Amino acid sequence: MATERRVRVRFAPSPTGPLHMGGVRTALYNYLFARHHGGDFILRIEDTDSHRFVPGAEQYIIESLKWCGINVDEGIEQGGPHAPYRQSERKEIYLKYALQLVESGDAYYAFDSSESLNAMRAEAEARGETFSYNHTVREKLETSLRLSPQEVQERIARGDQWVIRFKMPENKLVHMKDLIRGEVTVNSATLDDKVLYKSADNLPTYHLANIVDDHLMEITHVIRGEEWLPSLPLHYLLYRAFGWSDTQPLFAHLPLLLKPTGKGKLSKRDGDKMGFPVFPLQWTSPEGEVSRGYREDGYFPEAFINMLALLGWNPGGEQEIFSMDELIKLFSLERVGKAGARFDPEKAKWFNAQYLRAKSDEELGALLLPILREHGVRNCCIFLATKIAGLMKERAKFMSDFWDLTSYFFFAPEHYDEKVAAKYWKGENPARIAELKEVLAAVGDFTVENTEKATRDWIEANGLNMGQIMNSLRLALVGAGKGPGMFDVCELLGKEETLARIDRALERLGK
RNA sequence: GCUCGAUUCGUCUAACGGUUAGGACGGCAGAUUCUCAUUCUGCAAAUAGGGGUUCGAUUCCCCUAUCGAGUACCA
Repeated sequence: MATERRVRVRFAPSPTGPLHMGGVRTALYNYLFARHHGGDFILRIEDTDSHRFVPGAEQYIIESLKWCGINVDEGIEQGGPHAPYRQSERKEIYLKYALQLVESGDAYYAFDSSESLNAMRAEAEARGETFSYNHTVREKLETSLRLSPQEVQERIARGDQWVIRFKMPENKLVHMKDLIRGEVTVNSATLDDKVLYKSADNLPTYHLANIVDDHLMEITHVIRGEEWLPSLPLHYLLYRAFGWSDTQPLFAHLPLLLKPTGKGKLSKRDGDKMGFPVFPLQWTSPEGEVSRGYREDGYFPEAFINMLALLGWNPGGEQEIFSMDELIKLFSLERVGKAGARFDPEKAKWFNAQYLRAKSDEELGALLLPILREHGVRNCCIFLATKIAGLMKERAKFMSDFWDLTSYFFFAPEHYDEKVAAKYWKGENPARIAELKEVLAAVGDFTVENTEKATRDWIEANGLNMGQIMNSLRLALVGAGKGPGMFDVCELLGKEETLARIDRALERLGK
């Protein structure tokens, strides 16, 4: 196998629906591997199943990769030396190769109807067996192995439906190498004669299209999900049958992403059931069903990618936050795990919080401003939004958390938390707050420093309880027992508003 | 059922024959603060089981168990 070739990998999804996070991770690992080795990342659309084609899925895949920052070098949008990159547009390529295998005796025509195949399956099942289209049955069925060449030609000319099947060796050990799992050996006796080409729609199946295109596109490394491992022997045998073994790509099968709780791999339905997104972007099915996306849920793409990268791979140290450039520098297939990785939505949120607080106040302010506008805040400038974002960013995991966290800066409380009121709006407190109002009214420049000094001096001079006073004030200004330091709140509200809110609280809660 | 793969705290993982088995998420407790959150400190928490190999196994081999995938004219 040639190892000196320029590294070329491909992400080859089927447009049968939105890409889910497992698919994004596969794309990411391919991308990181390509960039790490200075190679090419190719996006190839494998739309050879005309029945499962879903409109919009292809565009969704492209947009998802863009949002994630996974840049395609060759693909349906960017073109490239091996265009087209959509298999349905490469139709005419595949038959030639299928016929080449019939010619060489590695494949054959089969004329079975789907009804008769289903019948055979049902029959086997009734006997408690699994039907396998293999060497024990192929000679008995209507195939070119039994029919004369003339008969085969006649049937084809007559318009009978046919397929081309791979002629699996009866009993042969296939030794394979996986970059993640090591050596794997399978006896071909346990394999069946897979369909390579179907005349019904003049399209190849995955197995043929995949091998032919990987060869033609000079792919050097195939990095794909573990669900493909069982068909690896078939793929090895196909390369051998074509005589391409010496340029055959190296394979790496990635462990699967498992659902957070319960059994099995993460599936597209789990998100809505378990309350987290499984898709990078929101997806609306042709039937109008909407599934949530990480983007719409408020995740930063860098956080999403960081989280995904560490689900099944890690560089060894104790660092957990990595930029795309760092991931590229560090990535290697040797450090990809072998066991399935259970996805933990809580940790995903934590990653987002890390990225949120790492952003500058200015950046967050710019993101916050439109959110405030959406909630009807008209009198906020970028300067104020930046200040608020800086003050509150340690408390938010998502940008969408900010409104709940900051709304009281813009609207005076409509109601006051009863529990807090019971605890702090009692006894002398209201009267003290009325006094404090006068103290604050006397403060000139309403800065944190000034209001704090004035308040503390007054509390001290009168021997008051700091906790009682500050919490009463908090209730009056915020309406609840939460939020940043009270002097920060005062400064942000400004003198006028602060005093007005105290009056308002005295009025509503009683003096 | 058969084939292949996998198995370290609840979860993601580190330790590629010698560590008190480390970190992170989550959980719990405490400290700090005018509240909440943050932050800080601490605690609980794992090598699936059984055989080997070895002076020594999380690490290598075998068996069992469990989990996962595949078993389509789907990818």
